[in-house]
Amino acid sequence: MLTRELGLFLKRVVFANNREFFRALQEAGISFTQLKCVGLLVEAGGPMSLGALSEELALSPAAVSRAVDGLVQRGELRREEDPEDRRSKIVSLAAKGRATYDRIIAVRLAGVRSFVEELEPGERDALGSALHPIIERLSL
Amino acid sequence: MLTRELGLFLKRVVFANNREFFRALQEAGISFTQLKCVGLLVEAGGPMSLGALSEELALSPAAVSRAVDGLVQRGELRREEDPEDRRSKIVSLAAKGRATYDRIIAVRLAGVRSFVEELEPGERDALGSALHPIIERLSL
DNA sequence: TATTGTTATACTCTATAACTATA
DNA sequence: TATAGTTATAGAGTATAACAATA
Repeated sequence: MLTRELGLFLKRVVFANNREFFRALQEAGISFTQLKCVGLLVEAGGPMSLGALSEELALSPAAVSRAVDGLVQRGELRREEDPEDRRSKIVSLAAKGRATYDRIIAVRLAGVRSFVEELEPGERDALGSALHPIIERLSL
Repeated sequence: MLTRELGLFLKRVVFANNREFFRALQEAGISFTQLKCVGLLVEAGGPMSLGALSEELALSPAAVSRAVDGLVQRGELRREEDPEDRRSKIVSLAAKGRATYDRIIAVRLAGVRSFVEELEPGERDALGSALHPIIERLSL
């Protein structure tokens, strides 16, 4: 029962916003995979090898190599040889990449915010009270 | 504050499950766009023209035409001329399409369910109590 | 020899444009 | 002439395989 209701809720909040989100991606001139590359580096909080990116994204090394290449050319990411293993490339976030990520994620959050604003005050309070301990416990 | 927490929550519940979801799609031999076509027909509760599908999916008529063509060939959907306007094609759900949709959506719901099962009883109750009136009011 | 990443090639999905049939 | 849908063509993104450099 809760599973079903939570499923409906997720669908409503996430997918209502999809069109604007993909338009924002297009305007930024960045692909969905490229956004995920940047996002992964943001969340990791530090550099990652190309192989690690490939693993996390569940994409082929070839695809990630191409995606990263585009981002490096645009100045969103940096790519350097690992001095400890020169086969490996270390990919890291440039300031521009961080800004691009924040800008696109803001579009997603705006969708969530507009949903929250549609809630009635009592609904909002109850949702906040329910989510807060979950977020805390799972360290989200 | 609630917006941010809800955003983290959504991300956690939806994307934790993505890998299995896309594997299920691949095993079903159906593309994401094709799943959305079928899903739209399921939710509409009746047939739609190809143009209406194209509009709802925000995809070109050409892309939807190809996606539907594949689904028709596999027996997931039916496509017939509209007797009232023979330029228009009426696309409707076949039993196989409905079954395919249910099977793939079950994978998504399994992800939601496993999240719900991770919750502690008090968290689960609070979340259910918060979501229920929202679902009711928005008729989700 | 094995591993990391890149390049070559083929495939899928998409949009735009040209086209067919119907209105 | 306009509209609904299909087919032709080109572009983006991906996987597999072949390759280069390093271990």
